[in-house]
Amino acid sequence: MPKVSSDYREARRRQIVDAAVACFARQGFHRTSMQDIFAASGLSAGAVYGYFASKDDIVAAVADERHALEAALFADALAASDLRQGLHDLVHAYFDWLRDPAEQERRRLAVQFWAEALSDAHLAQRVSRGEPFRAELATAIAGAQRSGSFAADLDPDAVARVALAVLQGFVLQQAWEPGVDIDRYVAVVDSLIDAGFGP
Amino acid sequence: MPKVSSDYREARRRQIVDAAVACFARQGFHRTSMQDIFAASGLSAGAVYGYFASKDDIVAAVADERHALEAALFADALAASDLRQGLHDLVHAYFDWLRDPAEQERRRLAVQFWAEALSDAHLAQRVSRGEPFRAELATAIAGAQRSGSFAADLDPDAVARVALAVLQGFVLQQAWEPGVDIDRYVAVVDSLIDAGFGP
Amino acid sequence: MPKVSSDYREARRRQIVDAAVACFARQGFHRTSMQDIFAASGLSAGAVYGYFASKDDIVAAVADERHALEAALFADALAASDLRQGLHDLVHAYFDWLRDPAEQERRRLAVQFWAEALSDAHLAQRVSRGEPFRAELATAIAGAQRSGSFAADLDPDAVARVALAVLQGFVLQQAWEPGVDIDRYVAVVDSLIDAGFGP
Amino acid sequence: MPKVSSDYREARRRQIVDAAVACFARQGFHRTSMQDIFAASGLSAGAVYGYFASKDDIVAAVADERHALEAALFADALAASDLRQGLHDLVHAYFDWLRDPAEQERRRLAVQFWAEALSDAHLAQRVSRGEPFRAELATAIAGAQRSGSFAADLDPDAVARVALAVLQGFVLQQAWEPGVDIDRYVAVVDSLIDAGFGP
DNA sequence: GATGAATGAGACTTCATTCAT
DNA sequence: AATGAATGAAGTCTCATTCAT
Repeated sequence: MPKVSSDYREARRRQIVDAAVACFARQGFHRTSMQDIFAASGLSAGAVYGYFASKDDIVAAVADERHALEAALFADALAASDLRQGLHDLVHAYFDWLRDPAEQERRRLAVQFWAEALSDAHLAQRVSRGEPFRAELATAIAGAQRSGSFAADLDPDAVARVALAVLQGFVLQQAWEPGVDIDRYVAVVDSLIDAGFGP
Repeated sequence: MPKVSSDYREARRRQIVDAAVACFARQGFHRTSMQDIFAASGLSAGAVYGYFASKDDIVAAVADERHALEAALFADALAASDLRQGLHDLVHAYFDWLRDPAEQERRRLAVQFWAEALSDAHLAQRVSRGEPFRAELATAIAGAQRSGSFAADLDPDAVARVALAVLQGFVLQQAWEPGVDIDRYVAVVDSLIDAGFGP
Repeated sequence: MPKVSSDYREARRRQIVDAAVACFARQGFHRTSMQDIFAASGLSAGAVYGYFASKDDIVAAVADERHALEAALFADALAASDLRQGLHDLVHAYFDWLRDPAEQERRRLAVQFWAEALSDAHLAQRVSRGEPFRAELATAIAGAQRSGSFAADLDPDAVARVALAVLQGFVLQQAWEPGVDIDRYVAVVDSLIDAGFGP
Repeated sequence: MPKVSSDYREARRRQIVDAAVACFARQGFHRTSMQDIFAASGLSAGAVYGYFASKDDIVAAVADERHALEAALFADALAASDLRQGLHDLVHAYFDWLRDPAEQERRRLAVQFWAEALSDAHLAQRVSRGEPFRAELATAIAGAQRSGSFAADLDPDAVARVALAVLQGFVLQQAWEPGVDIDRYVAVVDSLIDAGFGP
């Protein structure tokens, strides 16, 4: 019978994860020492290790959280009956999300995870690289092609990849230049979607 | 008058940079120790430090090399009189380049530099983030809009950003999945260019 | 007047000491953490520290218990009027004790205490190293020599040391090889005793 | 091509092993920190780790050295044609060895290894527990029994175990009491050997 | 009395860099 | 110029012990 509630433990985990996210976003996780996390979280070494087994475990927790968030966003994005409208909606939801400064900070982390996933197989599995979205989108595109509403000569998976690239590339550019204009970018993306569906 | 020829020194630098690139691509540069580079290059610690002042200095040299290569590719890509054709040519040149396994290895590095540039201001200046290309392309697009050959309602800089994103996103996806089909992706990109220029 | 009965406290101490003995026997006491003892005893950190002031205090309690047990065995072993018979009886009692698996486990601990006593002066005083037995035996041997029943040319203390060594060496060997044959060893020891007393 | 000779490296290893032996003998190896070894050896952390991969590796090297020394002593001890004389010679050689204060210090270590071998399977294989000696002695005893020169009713292996115990027990007692009289102990052991072989 | 989360000193180890040879 | 042994600061993690609840 624990002395503290499950809520209490959860709050402490949050405290640690949030501290880690802040440190990682600022300095990158390789440059972030456990001492940095202790200081940022206001907890002692022992306390932090009571919640996470290792630094890698914290990184994994942060990655899992991101993964879950992205998965949630994409989850029913394509459930819309009308693909064209669904895509427009998804794009707007996605880029609206990117207006939040807190989310921008977390995106800096996402970029680091992308890189880290290249040399850490264990992390690679926990990093959101858009696969589910790409797969769903490709299926939806293929459907649209069969129904004649989408250009038939393009490979659905390749189209999905380009769509994903448009999102990923923007995340990257925004991470480098936080002030980049979102609206104008979205306008181009919208016109791209329409171009695919024809007049 | 140097004791050893400049060629000799240059060959040694190459040896070190190549070894570093191989290590970085495989393990990421934070996980790559100087010992790893000594072993991979076949040189001693003292020898390596005779050519580079620090690990950061090697990283900078690697980044500079990449930067120069990319700059060269984009340099006259847009010098073509016909923008539409110039873009198609650039895209084909760019993606052909990505068929080379050696280049793919170097691209894994590029992705790491993207991430690193977020927390290392010094490195940020040496990492190719496509700015010159974007600027030139935006200018060219604006010109095309004035001459009526490109959709007038889109922001030229945003269009350039999307174009860049399409390249960056693919580099990312290829780094994760080396087997991704290039031809199908290029076909979509080609059709995108044509969509921008209208029928 | 204590709040809880003395019996209750005693039962808790047992619980802790038993848990510690089990852990120490398995992993050695340096490799046994207090956490291990908490887990093995089923008590909380605070509870254990309510009974023992420190880890060393637990170790001391375990050592004291062993010391008391061995002292009890040897106590009246040599009170017998006939030394030869007394020795045979002692040996049989001692080795019968070593047939008990629980005692064998405790003996693994004894071996650790032997080693630890070399570098921990505080513990050295609480570890049974056979001195009282040796002293008594030497006195008894000297008596037997005066009465002509034991070989006169041997130093009584040295004889006692050899006798002790025969017990200690076996404890060591049994700790390493729990399956070692006790009966055959005892037979040799018996014949050794008889050899000392002559035909 | 190493810059320093193999002798140089060997000397450094010695320096480290000797420092470790001194520390271990004094404080036990669990209480000996790597810092202690750095200080005792006069080398830096990095230097020590250039020769040994870990603390355990140093412990293993120390254990191996002991093992080799003991093996060498016992190696041809029993090669003598006359077992009785061979045993007397071995005993005298063994106990003479124990007169050396440096050897006494190393023996304190041996006792610690005995204990450690109980909970560290990896170390157990590197610790001399007298098996080869015991096996050879048992074989020799069996031979002597067949030729009628040794008491036929005793189990050869048990006799060998008792003989080993007499050595082990003394090592233990001497570790506790460095001043213990060797000559008197040897005299008893000699008479024990003779008792086994009869008049 | 009991709980167990928290503390923080200190353990082991790595690694960028230097410098005598 | 080259070598590679040496340096030592700094990193991650453990664990005996305390104390608010």
